[in-house]
Amino acid sequence: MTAWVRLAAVLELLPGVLDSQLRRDAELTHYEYYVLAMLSEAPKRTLRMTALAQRTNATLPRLSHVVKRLEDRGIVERFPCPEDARATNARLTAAGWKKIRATAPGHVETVRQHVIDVLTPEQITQLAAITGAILESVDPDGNLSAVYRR
Amino acid sequence: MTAWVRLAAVLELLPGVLDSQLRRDAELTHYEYYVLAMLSEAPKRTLRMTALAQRTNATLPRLSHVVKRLEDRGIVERFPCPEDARATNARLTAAGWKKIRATAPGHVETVRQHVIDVLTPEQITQLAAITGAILESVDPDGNLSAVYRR
DNA sequence: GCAGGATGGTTGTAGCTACAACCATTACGA
DNA sequence: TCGTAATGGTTGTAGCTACAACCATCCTGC
Repeated sequence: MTAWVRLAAVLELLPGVLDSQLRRDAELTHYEYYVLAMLSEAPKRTLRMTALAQRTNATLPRLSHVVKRLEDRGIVERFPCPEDARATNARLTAAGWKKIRATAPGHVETVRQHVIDVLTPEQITQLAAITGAILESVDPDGNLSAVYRR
Repeated sequence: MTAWVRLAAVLELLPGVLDSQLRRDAELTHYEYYVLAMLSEAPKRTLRMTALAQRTNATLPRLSHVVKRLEDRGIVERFPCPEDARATNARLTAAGWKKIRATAPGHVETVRQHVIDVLTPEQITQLAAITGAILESVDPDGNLSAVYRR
C-alpha cells in the first residue's frame, strides 16, 4: 500500500515539476522536450512520425498535434518520406538544434536534483528493474517505447 | 540513464492505463477516483477542500473544478464549514459511496496487475523507499501529500 | 490487376488541467 | 480597533490530450 500510494503521488507530482521548469526556462513541455531530444539523437536529426511516436511513448494523433505546433514555431519541419508516400518525416531545424542544446543542461540538472541525486547507486539499479517490469506489463508487445527495451 | 528513461516512460504510460480502465468501467478519471477514495476513508466521509487537495496531491483550483463536476453528477456534495466561514466541506453522497464500493475492486485489480504483481516483495519495499526519496525532493515541505509521510 | 484490408498520418472536438485573477473571511500587529 | 496580510476557495480561459472519424497509400491473395 505504501509503495503504491507513493508511486501514485510521484505520478501526479513529478510531471508537473518537470513541465514547469521547462516551460519557465524554454517554453517547452516535457513531452515537447522529449520529442526534440529523440530527434536530436537520430541520424540526420530525422525520424518518421511513427518511429518518433514510439520513442516518445505517445499516440500518433498526439504527436501530430505537437509537431504541428513545433513546426509553427520553426523548431522542427515536416516533409514527405521519399520511400513511402504515406509516411511523413520530422526533422529538427537549425533553430531546434540550438534550442535543445541550450535547454538540455537545465533539464538534466532538474532530473538529477529530483531523481538521480536523491537515490543511492543501488536504488538506481533497483529503479531500472522495477520500472522495466512495470513497462513490460503496461506495454507487453513493446508497441511503444522501443527505447527502454534492453 | 536507463532508470530515468524507463521512469519517464512509466510516467507517460501508466496514468493512461489507469484512466482508461476507470473510464471504461465507471466513467471516472483516476484523479476523480482518488478523490472519492480519500473521502470514503475520512470521518463522516467529509473533508475540507484544502485537506482533500493535499491528500490527492492536487492544487485547489483543480480540485474545485473536479468537485463541481462530481457534484453535478450527484456523487459528492459541498456545504460551508460551520467553524470557518471561508472553508467548504466536501462529502460523499450515498450514491458516491455506492459508486466507489462498486468501482474499487476493479481498480485495485488493475493496479495489482500492472504494478504489484509484477514485482517481488523486496522490490515493493525498494519502490516505497525510492518514491519516498523522490517525493521528499519534489515536495520538501510536505505541503502536499500528508498521506505518504510515514 | 483489382478488391479488401492494413498501415501512416491528420483533423475535429470534447474534456481536463494550469495559471492568473478574483472575492470573502480570518488572523495579526501596532 | 482598524489596516494589512494570510488563508480558503471559486471562476475564466488558454492550451494540451484522448478519442473518433477520416483520407491516402501500400500490400496481399486470387
